[in-house]
Amino acid sequence: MQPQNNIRLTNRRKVIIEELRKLHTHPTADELYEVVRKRLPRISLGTVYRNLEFLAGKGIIRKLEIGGTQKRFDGDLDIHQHIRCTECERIDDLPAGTAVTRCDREILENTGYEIIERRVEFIGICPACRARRAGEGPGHSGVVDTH
Amino acid sequence: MQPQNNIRLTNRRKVIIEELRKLHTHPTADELYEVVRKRLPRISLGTVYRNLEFLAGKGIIRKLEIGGTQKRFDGDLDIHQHIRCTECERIDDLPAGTAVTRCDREILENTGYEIIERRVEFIGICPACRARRAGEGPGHSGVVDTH
DNA sequence: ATAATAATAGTAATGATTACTATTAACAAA
DNA sequence: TTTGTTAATAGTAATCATTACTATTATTAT
Ligand SMILES: [Mn+2]
Ligand SMILES: [Mn+2]
Ligand SMILES: [Zn+2]
Ligand SMILES: [Zn+2]
Repeated sequence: MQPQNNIRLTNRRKVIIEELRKLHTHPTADELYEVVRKRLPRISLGTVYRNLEFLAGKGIIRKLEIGGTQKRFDGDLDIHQHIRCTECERIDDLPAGTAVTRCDREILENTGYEIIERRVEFIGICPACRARRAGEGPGHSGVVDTH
Repeated sequence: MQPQNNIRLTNRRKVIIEELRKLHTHPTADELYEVVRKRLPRISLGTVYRNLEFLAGKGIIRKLEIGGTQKRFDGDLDIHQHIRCTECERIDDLPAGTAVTRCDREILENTGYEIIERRVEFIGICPACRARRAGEGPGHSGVVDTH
């Protein structure tokens, strides 16, 4: 979060990070916008979107791309899992160290959540793309435009 | 998939199910639309969307609400996990019985995927909603309009 | 065959997100 | 401290996936 490398430490950016870190609710962009607006009444929703995406790309915050129609964001960089209520859509943190298997009872006792479903997703690079990458050879900047 | 209970066995519906089950690519609605269109050139995209949602609600197919901008669908009802390539967005099945932990090497050997990230999501009902549900008492139809 | 109504096609609307552009402001250098 | 460069922003338009609407069609029970 230093200046240099053309990253400017704007007041917008500082407030967005601060308010996201204060919240433990994994807000959507528009939810965080409503909070930030209390300190910066002239900020635009687009600025919140742009900065959340920017900061997630820099690894300063996390973007949760879980199911549902809206993206959610998390100021907590520690590795941890989430639990979502199927009724009200709220997302809570799971206590660290919770095992994936045989943990429904443990989760119920720790959080009060009744487990309905578990979802495990692995994210990686498929054989075809690995081959294509290898063929491209070295000399490969870190910044890639995927569009 | 019987008639009765007001579910009509239309040709649209039959073809959508058949083509989804033939594919192992976890298609989006528009991808399946392009496939189904070869057999039913007059079908509309809305019909594909409506039926995919309808059939998922009936448990006849699965809706994958994983990250990404588009929903994906799966004709395979067996419990299994998925792996998504961060480069080309394709989604493949993981072999059944793969353990969640200590499995990166195993997945690499079985599928050729290089694991970058694992994501575990638990879905359940939070304490507040459980309480609210209990308060509503019995006499509760299965059909609930959440809007 | 007929009546009741579920399903459809075509289109409009919605909602989240992204793109565009003139203006503003951060900051490195003087 | 002032200045020049240009990243960031506000306001708005556009995009994209999905859902809603409605007149018409087609399925099923009788
Ligand atoms: Mn979290
Ligand atoms: Mn599958
Ligand atoms: Zn809840
Ligand atoms: Zn790939």
